[in-house]
Amino acid sequence: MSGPGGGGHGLYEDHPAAAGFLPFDHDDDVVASFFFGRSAASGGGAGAGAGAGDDDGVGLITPYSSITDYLQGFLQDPVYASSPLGGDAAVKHETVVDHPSQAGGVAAAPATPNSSVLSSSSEAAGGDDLRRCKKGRRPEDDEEEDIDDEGSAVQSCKTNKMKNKKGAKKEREPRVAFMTKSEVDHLEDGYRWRKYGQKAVKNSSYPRSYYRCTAPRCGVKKRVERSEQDPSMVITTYEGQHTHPSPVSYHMHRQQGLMHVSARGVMPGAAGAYQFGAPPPPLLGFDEALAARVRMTMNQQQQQQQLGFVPSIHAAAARPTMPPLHLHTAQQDLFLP
DNA sequence: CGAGTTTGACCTGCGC
DNA sequence: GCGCAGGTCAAACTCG
Repeated sequence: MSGPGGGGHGLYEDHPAAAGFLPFDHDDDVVASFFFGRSAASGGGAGAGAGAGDDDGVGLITPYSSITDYLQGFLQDPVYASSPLGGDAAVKHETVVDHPSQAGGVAAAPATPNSSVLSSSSEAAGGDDLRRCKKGRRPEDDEEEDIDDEGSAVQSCKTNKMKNKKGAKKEREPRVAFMTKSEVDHLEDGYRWRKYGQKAVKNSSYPRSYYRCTAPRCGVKKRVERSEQDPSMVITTYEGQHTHPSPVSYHMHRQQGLMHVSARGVMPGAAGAYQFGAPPPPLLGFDEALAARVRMTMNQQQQQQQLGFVPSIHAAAARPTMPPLHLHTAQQDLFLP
């Protein structure tokens, strides 16, 4: 969308916090990159550096001791929580997210400083119903629906969207991306997903897969694609927030009487001992050029990593489908080299 | 038989 | 307005 040549702007750079990429661990020797540890300060510059910005923007990992911490940090860090770019910093071009609903409070939506909210596209939260609007419907199929509701369901469907489009920009679910080194594309994260599409993306020889949470009223989606630069890296982007507990973690916790554990949960795929207590963090905003951005950054990160600059997370004994039975601590998450 | 995947068509947003 | 690219739908198919 932001278009190929469109020059990228900032995904991550605009949103320091958003820079978070969490690793899922997977497979035996996972070395998940955990980058974009950009400081709030630098981020403050806000979008300042569109484009070239990322070079300096991508920093070393922040002082979080674990993914969980890292993410939670986003939520708690006043800087992020209070809409980093929102108010004044307002980066004009892209933006990012602040998403009130998570950081601040559920109903805070209105507080959203405007346009800085991510562009948008799909129906927003709870957009389960909207989604029902069938797009690809063949003409014949429309008949029934067309009739009722004095007009046509299909039509109204369209018009609804149109209105949406004209009236106010549709809001997009906050997105969070993770980069993981894995052989398999679809990483187990404790939730059940149904693939609803696959598409070849430009500038990448690998297709992007689209998944949707299978839970009844959960509209969380995720996209999975492989990095063009490093095929061994899988980029997973979550969009939305689960409205239910992770099936896996639920059981795990239950068995251990840990149900009370962290309401906020643990990030999916926290390295090493991964546990999926919480919905994939709908914490951060994420914008379009995601893939490209990720690739770029990844490259840098990898280089740095090779030089020993960036801490990576090793999921030594991680299993794709079996989260650990204990609530790991931050320290347990990280196995610094 | 139900749940999940594949795949081609269709829709939408956006840049030119 | 047109074309491109991303995103979604849903019929057909596969698998357990």
